[in-house]
Amino acid sequence: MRDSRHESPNPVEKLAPKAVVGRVSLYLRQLEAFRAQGQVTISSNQIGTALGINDAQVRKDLAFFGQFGHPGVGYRIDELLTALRRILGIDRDWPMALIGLGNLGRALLKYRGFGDRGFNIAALFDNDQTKVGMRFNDLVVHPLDDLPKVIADKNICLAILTVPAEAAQRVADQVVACGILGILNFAPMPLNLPPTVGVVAVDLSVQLEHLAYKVLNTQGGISYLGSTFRDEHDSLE
Amino acid sequence: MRDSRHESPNPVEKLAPKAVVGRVSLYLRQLEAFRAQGQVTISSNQIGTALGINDAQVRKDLAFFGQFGHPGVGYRIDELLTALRRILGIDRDWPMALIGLGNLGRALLKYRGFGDRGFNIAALFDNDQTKVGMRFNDLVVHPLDDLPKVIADKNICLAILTVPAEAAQRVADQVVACGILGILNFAPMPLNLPPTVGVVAVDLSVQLEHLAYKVLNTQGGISYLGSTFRDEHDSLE
DNA sequence: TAGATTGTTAATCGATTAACAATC
DNA sequence: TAGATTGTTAATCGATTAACAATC
Repeated sequence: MRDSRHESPNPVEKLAPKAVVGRVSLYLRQLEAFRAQGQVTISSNQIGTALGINDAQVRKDLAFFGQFGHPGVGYRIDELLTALRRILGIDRDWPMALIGLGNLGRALLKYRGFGDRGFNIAALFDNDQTKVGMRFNDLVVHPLDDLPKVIADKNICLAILTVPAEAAQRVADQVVACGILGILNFAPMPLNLPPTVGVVAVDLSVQLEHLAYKVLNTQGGISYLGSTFRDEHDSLE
Repeated sequence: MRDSRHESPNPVEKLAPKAVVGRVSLYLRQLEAFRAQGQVTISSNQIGTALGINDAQVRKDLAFFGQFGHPGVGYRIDELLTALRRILGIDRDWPMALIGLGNLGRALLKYRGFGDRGFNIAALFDNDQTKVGMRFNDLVVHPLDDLPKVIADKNICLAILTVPAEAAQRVADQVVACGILGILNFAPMPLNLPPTVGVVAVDLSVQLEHLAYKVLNTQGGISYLGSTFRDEHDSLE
């Protein structure tokens, strides 16, 4: 009974913490930069220094996924690049569906930055009748009813959601029903989906709120901005 | 000597951890949703349940900034909304400069979603001669040389950076020299700036890489995607 | 009053850093 | 070999959760 379970080729012991994966993306970029300068090997200390990260952290993050280094030598850049690309899954193409052709959606469509890493938008969807049939970047806008057919035809497994907040959950349910495995959600609305679907949320106003908070609470800038702060009514203690 | 130090109106004991501020933004949205449904008070448990967060965490996060609740009653929604808006700094207007009118920049310009929370783009900059002088949304594109003048005139203290990676550090230095206090950085490039300047980075390809990683390492979806994974050369235990 | 819910302290859990034997 | 640097264990630090007296 027990060996009916299908062995995954690289043993997925457990999912790396979010923070680790984020740093691995940074290591990847930093390695590309070092390679562009002609460097061949690199130490955890060099990577860490360049990114403001502790060298033990760099080694531990990498060790999470396997043994990539050479004691006394460091990491061979080409080797590590290949390994990290494979770990992150960007050693392949990822055709994506872009759903919602409002301003943000159209911008993401034109944005270069994705394609570099194998992510490319392969199909467009919108429910707005005035948009269906329009062409952007050689791609025609489909109605959402076409999701099942187009997703299957183009072998799409990721979706970018740039629809209004009210529509987000409904559209997400639709794409999941078509077998989509991951969603990059730009709608300011948390999605409730089965755990088998990967979701990454990008909420731009949350980011701006964080920035405003930082600016107001960082020494130096507060003084001349603090003017509105006076009419506290209830500051007991 | 010692009382020459200027007392800040709300005592900034220490900066809240990033995670706390992020959750406060979520609480804010959730409170707005509950209020729209006509609710007047709310418990930490209700907030937490709606967002998938432990109730003790909700109380602790809020308690970080002061006492907003009423034992036995919960939180009065209007009161808490006002307090949270003030804490996050969105109880005011934030005129912003948008620098870089490539695709992403132009999209952010048209994107609604910012203005709701007091963030509004008040000036445009680009160094591309073909763009300088163009108009978008009633705003004319200035060359970067105009930064000092325009920023002072319009009382701008935040900048959105949507310039190419190569230009990011240089442009960031320029805006900081003009007295900008916070930067929302979309360039895939960590900025090296004085600690008095608030920086929030939004790297879209980092997000996509994380999504790809999740999709590949989540039970269920891997099987038919894992085909490229075979030629490992060095998997020694 | 009894029931509900806060703010906060103590206990747990997880993530970061320091230290070092093993290795090239 | 001596010096450098890894992978990993142990120590530290911080963040999350449980528990509960204080309060309405």
